[in-house]
Amino acid sequence: MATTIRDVAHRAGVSIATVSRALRDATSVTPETRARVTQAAADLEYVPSQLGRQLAQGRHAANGIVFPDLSGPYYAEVVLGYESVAAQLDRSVLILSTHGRRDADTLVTGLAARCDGLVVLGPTVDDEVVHRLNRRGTPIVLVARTPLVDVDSVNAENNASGTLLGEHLVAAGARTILFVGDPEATADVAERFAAISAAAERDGASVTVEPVSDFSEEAGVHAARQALARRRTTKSLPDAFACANDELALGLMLGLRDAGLRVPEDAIVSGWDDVMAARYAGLTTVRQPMRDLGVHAAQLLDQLINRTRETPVHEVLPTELIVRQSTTPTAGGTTR
Amino acid sequence: MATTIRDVAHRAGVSIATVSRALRDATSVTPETRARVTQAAADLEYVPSQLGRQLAQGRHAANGIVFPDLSGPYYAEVVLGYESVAAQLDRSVLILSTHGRRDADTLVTGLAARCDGLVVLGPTVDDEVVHRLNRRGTPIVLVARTPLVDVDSVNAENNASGTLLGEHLVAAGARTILFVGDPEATADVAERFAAISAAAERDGASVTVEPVSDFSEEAGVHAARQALARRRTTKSLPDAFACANDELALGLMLGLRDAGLRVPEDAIVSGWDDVMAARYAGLTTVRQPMRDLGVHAAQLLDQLINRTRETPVHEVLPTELIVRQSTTPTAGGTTR
DNA sequence: TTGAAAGCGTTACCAC
DNA sequence: GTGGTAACGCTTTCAA
Repeated sequence: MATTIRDVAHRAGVSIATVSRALRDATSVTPETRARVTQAAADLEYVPSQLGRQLAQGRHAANGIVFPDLSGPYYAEVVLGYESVAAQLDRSVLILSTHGRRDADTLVTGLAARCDGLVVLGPTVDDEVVHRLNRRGTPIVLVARTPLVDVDSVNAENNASGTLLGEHLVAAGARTILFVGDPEATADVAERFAAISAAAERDGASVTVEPVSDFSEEAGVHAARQALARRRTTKSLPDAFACANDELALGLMLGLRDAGLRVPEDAIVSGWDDVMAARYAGLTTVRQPMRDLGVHAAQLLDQLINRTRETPVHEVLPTELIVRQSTTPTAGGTTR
Repeated sequence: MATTIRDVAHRAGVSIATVSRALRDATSVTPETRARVTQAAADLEYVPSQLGRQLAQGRHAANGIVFPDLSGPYYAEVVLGYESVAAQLDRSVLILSTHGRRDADTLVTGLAARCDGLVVLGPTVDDEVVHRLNRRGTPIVLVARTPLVDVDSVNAENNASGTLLGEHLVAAGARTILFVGDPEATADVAERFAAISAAAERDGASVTVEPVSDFSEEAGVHAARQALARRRTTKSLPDAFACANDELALGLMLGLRDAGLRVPEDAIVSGWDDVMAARYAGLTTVRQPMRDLGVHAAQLLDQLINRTRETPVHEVLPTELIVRQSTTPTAGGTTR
């Protein structure tokens, strides 16, 4: 703490320049002097000041990552993948959760000033902020977020799996499908909705929308109640619920069951994400490579920081339809 | 980026000292000069270099947090609570996942050099490292980890809930209980085991241990298989499984069901943590205030950093027994 | 109120 | 190979 490079230099009887070199394995130092320096450093328990080092090198050796929340399993996984790569590249990771705060823009700008580049995850800050930072030269990678032409991005595939899911729902007997989630909320949801409904309608089903924008379990429970309430007037209930994400779907199933309805006998339900709970709830869903999203983002960001690449890249990682009991009336009781 | 305090000073026609003051100190600057400086800064899109600032102030304005992993929902929640407080205190958060790496010590030491203080979460680094950092003056708070006398700590209560759980298991019909998890793995598990088994034995049940040390779903599945295999020789199966955490319990339930056994009819199962999936699996468990652990840790750490407090504090936050179907043979099918 | 200048702890360039 | 010494960008005395 209190011991600086000067103390070490003094004790080893050399200059601070030599200490600096000796300690960082710069080739140009005699074995003997290096030994003396190393010894002195050890004696004094010297730990180089990262602040001094960073200022001199003009780099933070740290990456930032901005996400809405860590509550769901979704973003946590992405962050984890991101961190693992960053650590390998010997860079620290600064996190910032915007969690609905309104001053997210300021916070992100602040974060940008503390790292060499950052990843922006999901619906956190306005495109405008991203553009401003990008224009200023801050390396940025967007993840799970509507791509911008001149900014790197990594997203999960929605179209193919959405189509598969739409077909699967109809094959499972769906005639009237309610899509739970607001397609206008994010581009991801918009794509999912478009793919699911196109496929389902092509196969003869009808699709309506419940534009829920809060993607939580509670919102799912609420959506179930609303559908049930409507049944009293309409005299009919959708026979399939395609939810924008798993938490919504899980809440919805809870709501249906509380009302005495059985899934999948009375209505089938699907989610999106394949969170851990989906497996135990037997929920049909689409698995996203969450960890890989983080890994790829970290790698792209590193190229940006090191100026290894100039032209923007837009990656789309594959997803996978996972069929479970919530859409398979005939299946046995085993969870997979 | 390229624009420094000097550029602003030049454009505003003042000295860098004045710029520095005008941009933060409300006092000691004429309204007019401040206006000029602010204007110049805005024109140039000046953003102060945090590196320069930090070096001059001798502080990082950042906190670190070390955790084993973010996969489970457990640590993610803690991190989130921690981040929320840190952000309020205007401090960045640096994360480090040790994830089984063997060079964790080095990484943590490196992290410590990049922040003003850190939180160490769970089984990540040796006590020796913690002691060394602490001795060097680095503010440290331990979370979900065996407390050390002279280091702050925040933990969740194990004793009271463990006792309640032990009593509950016996009341639910348990005679032969298998504790799944290695009590020697962490102090938390040791305490849980001690409390559960003491209460259960007091009420007339017998308790044995399956010392699993990997607390994952897979390990749970494996534990179930082992118990079933033993049944062939022993001709008997425990009638209750008390698991060290939820993931173990969830995997175990999966394993039992795959073998055609019913929970809770053929065997009752309990976990610990109350992760999201526990609710959907109907798992009886103990809820921990995960987010609060992070919140309290951040607050304690702040006191340490600001030298508001000298003597170490050891907090223990309350937990709650959550009873669900996995231990209630009579209950209906509703998940709560 | 404002400016000059001395740090803060490194790294890196340039002589020797 | 090693030492002296400018940066790096800011904050903070100390004078004026």
